[in-house]
Amino acid sequence: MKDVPWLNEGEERAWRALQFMQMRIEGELARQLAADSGLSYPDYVVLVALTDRTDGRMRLFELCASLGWEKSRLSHHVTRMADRGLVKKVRCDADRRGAFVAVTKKGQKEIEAAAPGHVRAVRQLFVDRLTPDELDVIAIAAEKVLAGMDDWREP
Amino acid sequence: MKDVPWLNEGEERAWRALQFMQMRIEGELARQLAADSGLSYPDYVVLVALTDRTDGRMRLFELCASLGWEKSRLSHHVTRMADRGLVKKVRCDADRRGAFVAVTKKGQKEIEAAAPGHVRAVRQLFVDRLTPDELDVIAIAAEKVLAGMDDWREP
DNA sequence: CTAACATAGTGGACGCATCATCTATTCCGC
DNA sequence: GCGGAATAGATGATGCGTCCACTATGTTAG
Repeated sequence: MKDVPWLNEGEERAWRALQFMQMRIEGELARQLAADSGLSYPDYVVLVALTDRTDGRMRLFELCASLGWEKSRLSHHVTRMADRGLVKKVRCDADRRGAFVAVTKKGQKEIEAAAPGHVRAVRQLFVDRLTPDELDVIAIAAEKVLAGMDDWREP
Repeated sequence: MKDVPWLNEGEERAWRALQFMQMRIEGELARQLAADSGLSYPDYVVLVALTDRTDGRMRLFELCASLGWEKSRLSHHVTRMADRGLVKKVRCDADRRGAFVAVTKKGQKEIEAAAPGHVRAVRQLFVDRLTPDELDVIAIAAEKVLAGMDDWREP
């Protein structure tokens, strides 16, 4: 654990600014969603993933992988969403351990109502403030970081 | 709320990748801190801010501003940290509504113990995976986004 | 076949974050 | 001064997220 070079000025600046930006953006998006719809940001993300499928349903573990969530988190969250009627759980006959999450009509309606406002916020807060080149660099950088992350934890 | 242009391919790619990266990084950092020290990531951030001051203390509202936290969050968090002996609250004589948060010896020790591992993780996960140019673009972009954010909420 | 192991999902406990509300103090216009 | 507005902070309720332990089903090696 010795010889850890501290962040230099440019590194610190990028790291801090990014952290700060992320915190602020997530906060605003959450607030916007809460104000303009009955959905939280996690609700939104789950519903988007489900409605991307033609049948509007997914196995829990599949959804976990696609969102990058832990299974426990998803289980808890889906339970809460099911209590509010946004999704329902459907047992899986092929694998009797498993279950599907499926959007309900209500969930469908809510996501359709919430999406434009959310996209608008994402544009106004983030996308429209940056140039295509900047977005490109960011995409590449983020993908690089993500790719390097699987082989982490005890290098 | 009409005419919201959806994100195009490049925009979506950048936005998604960034969101995903942020989620993964924060998760890893939190895990690393929890495993190698007794601090959570929020604990760490608070202690860093305090130990940056020569006197190791700050007014709560000042700390709020510097971290970008809401006052309620900070109040709750400081209470928990004080319960664990990492900081203590000191009443402010100049403004009798107010209070200082001050690092304790224990807090000092814990942050010093935790910092190298944390910086190392930040390097390995993020900083060292990117070029200086990429870090620069990211810093500029994030600062631009942040600057545009104060004048938001009902454009 | 069966014992060991892996996988899918659940559930409780606990710390964290937000919202709304509340108290105490200070600031400011008149 | 004084009364109303702004500010500093605390607090309770609630939803969220992680860790850990657990059940149930499926998979595989011997």
